[in-house]
Amino acid sequence: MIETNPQKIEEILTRGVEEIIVKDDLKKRLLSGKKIKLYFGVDPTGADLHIGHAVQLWKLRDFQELGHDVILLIGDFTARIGDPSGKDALRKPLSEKEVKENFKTYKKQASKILNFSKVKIQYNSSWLSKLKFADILKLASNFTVQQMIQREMFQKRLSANMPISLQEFMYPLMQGYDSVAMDVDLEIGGNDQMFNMLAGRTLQKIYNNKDKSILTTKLLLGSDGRKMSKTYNNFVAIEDAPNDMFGKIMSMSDNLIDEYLELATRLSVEEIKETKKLSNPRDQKARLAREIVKMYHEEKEAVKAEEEFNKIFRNKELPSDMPIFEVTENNYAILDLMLDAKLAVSKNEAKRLVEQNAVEIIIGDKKQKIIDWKAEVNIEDGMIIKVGNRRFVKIIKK
RNA sequence: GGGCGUGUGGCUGAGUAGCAAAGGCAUCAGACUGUAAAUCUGACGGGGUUUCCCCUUCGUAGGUGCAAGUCCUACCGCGCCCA
Repeated sequence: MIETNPQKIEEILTRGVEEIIVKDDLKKRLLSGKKIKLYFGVDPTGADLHIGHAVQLWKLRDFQELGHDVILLIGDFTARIGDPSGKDALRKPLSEKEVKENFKTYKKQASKILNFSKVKIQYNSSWLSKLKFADILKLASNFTVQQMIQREMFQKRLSANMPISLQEFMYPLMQGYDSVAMDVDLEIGGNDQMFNMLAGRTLQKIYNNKDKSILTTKLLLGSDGRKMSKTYNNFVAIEDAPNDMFGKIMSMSDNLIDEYLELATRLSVEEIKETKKLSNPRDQKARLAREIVKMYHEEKEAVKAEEEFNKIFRNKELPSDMPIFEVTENNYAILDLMLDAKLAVSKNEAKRLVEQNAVEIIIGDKKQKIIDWKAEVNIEDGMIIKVGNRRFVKIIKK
C-alpha cells in the first residue's frame, strides 16, 4: 500500500523543496513503509490560486500518491488573528459562512491537483476554540519572549518603533498546537511559515513526544522575475483559460525557464533535460507552456492553445474565435463603435488607441489602419476590428 | 486621558494657495522581437463642436478667500509618543 521506492522518495524530497527538517529522519520514515500523517494549512481567504501555490499542493499530491494520510487544515480560527508572517497583518475576522464560502472556492481550484476524496479536511477552530486559559498558559510557557522577538520582522518593527500586538506572539502557538491536536508526522508549507512550523515541532515533541518533520517548498517567481503577486499581475492562475495560460508562459522571462520546469511542471528529470537541450528558448517555453496547460486542462486543449498561439502571434492570423458585436446601423463613428463593442472602456481610451496606431479594420484580406479618431466606419457584415495585438471583435450586421 | 502626526489616482508616493495634481510600480499602445525579456517612445479620471473648452476627483462635512489637495473648524479612519 505504501510506496517505498527510494528513487521516487528522493525526488519527492528534493524537487521544489527548499528545506527539510530533518531530512534523514523523514526519509527513513518514508522508506520504512509505515504510513505517516501529514498536513498543509490554508487560510480561508478565498483568493485565486496560482501556479505558485500549486507547488505545495503538488507536493501534497506526491505524498498522497505514496499512500500517506494527507490532511488539509482550514485555518478558520487562526484567520481571526492574522498571521504576522504575512504582510497583511490585520485581517478582518471571517464569519463562519465566509469561511465555508471561501473554502468552496479553494476546493474548486485545488481539486485540479488534489484528490479530495482522499484528503481529510479539518478546521482548527474545532480544537483551538476549546482551549481554556490554563491550556493557553501552558502552551505559552514553552516559549520565551526572546525566541519570539528574534524573528526578523519583529526586529524590524522594534527598531522602527512599529507596534507588535501581543496576539501576534500567540499565532505560532496556535499553529503549533494544530500539529499536536492532529498528531501529525509532517507539515508542509512555504518558507515563510518556517517559524510557525518549528513551534509546532517543539510542541509536538513536548505533548506527544514525536519529532514532527517539516518540509518547505521553494518559491516560484512571477513571470517577470519578481515575487508572484496580485499587485504585479505576474502570475498564472490555476483557473486561467488555456489560451491565457499559454500566452502568459510564452511572455515570461527566459531566465525563469529552468525554475518553472522544476517547480511548475511534473515532467521527469529526463524530460526536463531534454527540454533544456532545445536550442531556442522559445521552443523551451512552448514545451513548458504546453505542459503547464496540460496540468490544469485537457491535453487536447493544450494542443489547441499552442496552435492558436502560433496562429495569432507567429503567423499573425486571426484567432478562430472572437467576440461578436451586432450592429444595425450602416455607419458608426469609430470611437463609439469601439466603446460599444467593448474594445475600450471610455472614448478617451478609444481615442488614445487610435492615435497610437493600435486600431485596424480587416475586411477579408484587406487591412486598414484607422488613424483618424473622427473616422466614420462603413459597417460591413463580417468585418473585424483589431485593437493592439490581441483584441479582436467581429462585426455582424443585422 | 494628554501630546503629536497622517489620510492623494489600481498600488506606492511628491505636492510653496493658481494642476487633472511630480516620481516609481502596475497597465495599455507603438518600435524592436521569439507575443521573448530587457530597452526605447508615447499614453494612463470622464466628456466635447478637440492646437481649445467643459465636468468630476486629493478621508467626510462645513468655512475663509478671486482662487483650496494645500489655510480654519468639526467629524471619521489610521499611526506614534506619554500616562
